[in-house]
Parts: sequence; C-alpha cells; structure tokens
Amino acid sequence: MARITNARGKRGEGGKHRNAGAPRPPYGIGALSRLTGVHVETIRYYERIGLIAPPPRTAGGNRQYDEAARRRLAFIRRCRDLGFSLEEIRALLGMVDQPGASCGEVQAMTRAHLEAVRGRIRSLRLLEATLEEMEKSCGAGDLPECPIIETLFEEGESTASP
Amino acid sequence: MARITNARGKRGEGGKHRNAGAPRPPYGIGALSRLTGVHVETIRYYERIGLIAPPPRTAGGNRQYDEAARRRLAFIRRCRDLGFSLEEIRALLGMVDQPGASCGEVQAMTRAHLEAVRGRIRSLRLLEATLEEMEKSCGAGDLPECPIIETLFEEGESTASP
DNA sequence: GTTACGATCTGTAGCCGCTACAGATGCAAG
DNA sequence: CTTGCATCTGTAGCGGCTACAGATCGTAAC
Repeated sequence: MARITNARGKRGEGGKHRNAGAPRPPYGIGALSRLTGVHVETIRYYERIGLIAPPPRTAGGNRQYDEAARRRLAFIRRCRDLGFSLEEIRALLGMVDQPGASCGEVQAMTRAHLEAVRGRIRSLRLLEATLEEMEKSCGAGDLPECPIIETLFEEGESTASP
Repeated sequence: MARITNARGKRGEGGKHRNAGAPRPPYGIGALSRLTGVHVETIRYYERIGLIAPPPRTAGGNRQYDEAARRRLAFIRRCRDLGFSLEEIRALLGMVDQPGASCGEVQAMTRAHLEAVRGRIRSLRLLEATLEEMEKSCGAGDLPECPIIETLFEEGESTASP
C-alpha cells in the first residue's frame, strides 16, 4: 500500500531539492515507516523488545536508520504478513545472521508454520459449516422461536476450536 | 471433552452418596467448570466483566450456581467455540433476554460473523499458497543461499493480511 | 532571527480473552 | 481436630500492538 508515491509527498526528507523519487538514508523514523509500511509506534515497540537494534541518533535525539535497517524491517514486515509470530521472526533473524547452513532450519520453521496455518483453515471451515447451517435454519428470520438461539442452547460438545 | 465422565470423578460435589451420575444444583464453581468446559478463572473473569450475573454465595462466600446459570454459561461456551467475541455474545445474550422478535437480529449477526470467518479463510488460503511455494523452493534444504530467506528479503508488497 | 508547525521524543495505559500466580479462607471427610 | 482440596480476592502477565499526553527537535518561511 502506497510505497513510493507518498514517500516524498509531504516533505522531501532528503533535504534540499534532490533528484526526486525515494528518500535516501539516513531515514527518519517516519520515512522508514512509510518505506516499510510499519507504523512508527510499532518500530519503536520492536526496538523496545529487542527485535531491532537501537539505531544511532541525531544530536537532538532523533533516530536515524540506514539501508540495512530498512531491509531488516521490511523482512520483519513480510514475515508478519505471513503470520509468523515475533518470536518466530526473532529466530529467523538469528538464522539470517548466522553464516550459512541454516537453510534446513528455516525450511523446518516454514513447514511448521504452514501446518499451523492449515490447521487454522480446517477449524475455520468446520466453523463456517456450522454457522451456515444455523443461518439457513432461520429461513426468513421471523420465526417465533429463533432456531439459532435454540441451537446455541442445545447440549453437546462443539466441533471446532479456532 | 469429558463431560459427565469426570463430573464426579474427583469429588461427589453432590454431597453424600447420591444415585451417581451428574451433580445437581447448586453447583460450586468447580462443578460448573467441569460441566461447561469453561475454566474456573474464566468464569470469574466473565462475572467481573459483567457477562454473567454474580451468583448467590454460601455463608462462607463461595459461589453457588443453579441450572439456569449452567445453561447460560454453556451458551457462552458454544458461542466462543464458534468464534464470537465476548461483545458479540453480550449482544446475543441481550437478544435472548428480550421477549421475542429478535430472530432477525440474531440471524444478521450470524451472517456478519459468517462473512468474517470466510474472510479469514480467504486470507489464510493466500498465505498457505505463499508458504507452500516458499517451502517447495528450498528443495532438499541444503542450498548455500536459502531461497526462503531470499524471498523474505525481496521487495514488493505482500498479499494477505491474516 | 524568530516564528510556526510538523516530526519525533519518552512514558504510560489500554485493547482482547484469558492465564497464572500469591496468600488467605471455606468446607467436607476421616 | 486435622488434613487437604476447593475456593476466595487481587494483581500481573501474555502477544502485538495502539493511543494518548506533554515535551523537544528540526526546518522552512518570513
């Protein structure tokens, strides 16, 4: 969502009258946020919990990020989009930082995560079926006794655990 | 999960030597927990946030629940299993308590919830596809440059938002 | 220079839906 | 009466942010 378009939309961020386009390092936290799609507060949060390193500061105390920081944060963002937890991401970043030979581990984590995702899909589908049935049972929705409520009051264990 | 089997398994709860089977009202909070599958702490939490009414107490201050309370909590449990939020459940309970004519509303809520569930399924499926592709790209898992990591470092917006 | 205004700073508290303690009682069986 | 579980209250923590408040930074325009 909106990557380069508004990167310079409000303020140049690169100072003077640069040759237009994306801003360059060092990035302020706002620029980094726009570049990666991670909210400013979330970036600070990641720093607080030690997911990203504290960047150098300006004389006044504002954070300044470089290209490496940007890439790392974008990596995190992509992992989040794929549903990895922050702890999983921490592990992944650790593997990234290792020399080599970690490919197998990365693959294993991906596989485990994939299995978890599939599990969630399965239970959501059961849930979907139950809800569909309940919804249909209502017909026009003007019965004296609501069948949905009846169903919810009935005995018996439920099917899914989302 | 385990409904009547262990209802009397650890302690009679019904006092004396009752004719076996399920305990009877009034239920202590533990018995209620076993009957509904809702943890003791969670029951107290529901009371604290006003989702269930504070029950009468024994002289010593222990909670005592009746059959109506049991049914209501079981209702809540079933709704949770179906993925309704506590706020949604609060609304549903309000409708239950209304005389009649709320069937349409209940149906509408169910429908809305069903749509939300379907949305979640859709994004999880996108996610699944991406993860599958990533995982496959690794092959035997012993490449020098891990393709998964490469992918995660690549530019471009991501697809799903789970 | 100064003013104005946005960007950024720190710190704290809140969201949901529980869960996990600690430390004090209740209560029934032996 | 003792044992020993069940229950009590209260508080804090989880994950992953989000939303303030109130202060300071930084820069463009006058």
